[in-house]
Amino acid sequence: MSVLLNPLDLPVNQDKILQSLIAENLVSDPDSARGRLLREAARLFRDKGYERTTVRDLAAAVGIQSGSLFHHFRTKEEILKAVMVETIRLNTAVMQAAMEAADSSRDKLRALVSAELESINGQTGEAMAVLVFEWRSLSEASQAEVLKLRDIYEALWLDVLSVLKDEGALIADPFVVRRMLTGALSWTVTWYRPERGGLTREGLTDQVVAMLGLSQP
Amino acid sequence: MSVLLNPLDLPVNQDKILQSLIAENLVSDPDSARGRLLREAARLFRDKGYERTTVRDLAAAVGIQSGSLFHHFRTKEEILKAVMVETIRLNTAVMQAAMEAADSSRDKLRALVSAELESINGQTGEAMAVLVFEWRSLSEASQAEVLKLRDIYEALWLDVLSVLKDEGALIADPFVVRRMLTGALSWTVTWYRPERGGLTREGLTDQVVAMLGLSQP
DNA sequence: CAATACCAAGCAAGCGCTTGGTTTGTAAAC
DNA sequence: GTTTACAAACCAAGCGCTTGCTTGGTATTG
Repeated sequence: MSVLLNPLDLPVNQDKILQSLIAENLVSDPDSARGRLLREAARLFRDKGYERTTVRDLAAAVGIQSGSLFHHFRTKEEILKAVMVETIRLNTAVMQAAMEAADSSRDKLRALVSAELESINGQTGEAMAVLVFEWRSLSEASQAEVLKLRDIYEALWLDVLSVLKDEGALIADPFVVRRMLTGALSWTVTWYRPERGGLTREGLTDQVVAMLGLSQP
Repeated sequence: MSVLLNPLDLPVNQDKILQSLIAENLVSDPDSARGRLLREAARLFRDKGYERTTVRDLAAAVGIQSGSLFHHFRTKEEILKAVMVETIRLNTAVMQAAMEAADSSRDKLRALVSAELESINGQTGEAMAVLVFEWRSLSEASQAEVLKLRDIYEALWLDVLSVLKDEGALIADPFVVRRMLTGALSWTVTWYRPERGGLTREGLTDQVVAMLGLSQP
């Protein structure tokens, strides 16, 4: 039963979290005009890059004229920022829930790794790729805004890694480990294709956790 | 004596390799007009991104008019390609030498990690960042060309990792490990600042090798 | 006296964004 | 249940500017 509801062994219901964030107006409903535009924007920005994607491309992707975009967003950059902000908000909430559902700090870390792999390679994958590769296309002011949200997200990781360090399970510096993990996990977006069979997301999670020498208690 | 010549414990003389590559016309002399332009281009492309860097920016960086650029390169994209191609050529040669200088496969891997960290965070760091973040700005035809060179580079890694796997020193899949390492090491460019003290490059190499469970024989 | 390196000027195309006006959805007023 | 009112969503057109690149001519170099 629980398996049917959670075929990917996700310890949390992602959809419920999404619904509550929509209700709080923190992320856009994917079925709304704004939500659809942001999804198409994420796809285009990832595929072609922010600069190479024109407002005409964006408008065509949702079937309107380019000028009509500016009734929803004041500038093109605001679209990029919205993609990033909403993605971080959603993934922070999902990871927080995934982490809180785990008991030991070892399991918490595993939940974080698994959730981040899901966010990078699942539904929000396009937006996550944008977050990694189009960071410099944001104005400095917007970068500062988004960075504040990322700090909350990163604090989740550092909390767990620091506890593991205190427990003696982790030898390396938590900051260094987190940064290595950020790179390693982000990079999966360039090569990992779960739909082609082979390595499952859980299998990949296993390899990552094992790589840190945390597989056995 | 050897310490004075190799303050960073590099097992190879990087400058000698560079000189021979220049002699073979495989990379540009950094003191030539072309070499200087490529260095400035790498810096600008990394700082502002390829699309946001105009041919006028590039020309100004070397003190000529924008039109004069096109006596050295036919298109702007050719500049980007040259940055990438020459960087891969240089780093492949450096890594090959570093690897061959090591005896055990364990030491070979350590040499590769150390050399890649050096290439990402040392002299060629700007160009390596361009290689990672501006990949999509290359036309598909150029991507294919550069990819061929990357394959040679990647083969070095996979050879060593496969031997380690056969020796039983590595549990995980060599392909997966290499890809995780690619991400983790590339990402250091966004946070690792050796000049600020703290972690040295060798110290970082230690942490990476330890993370793979290869620190002890 | 070539060949190479460069400059000054500018072209055609594409860019983000604006403008003025029309359609569409919604809900109160009659 | 039709009418009126009004805002939100959209279109068609195009403005002003920047872009990569070209052109025709001039120094510089060996």
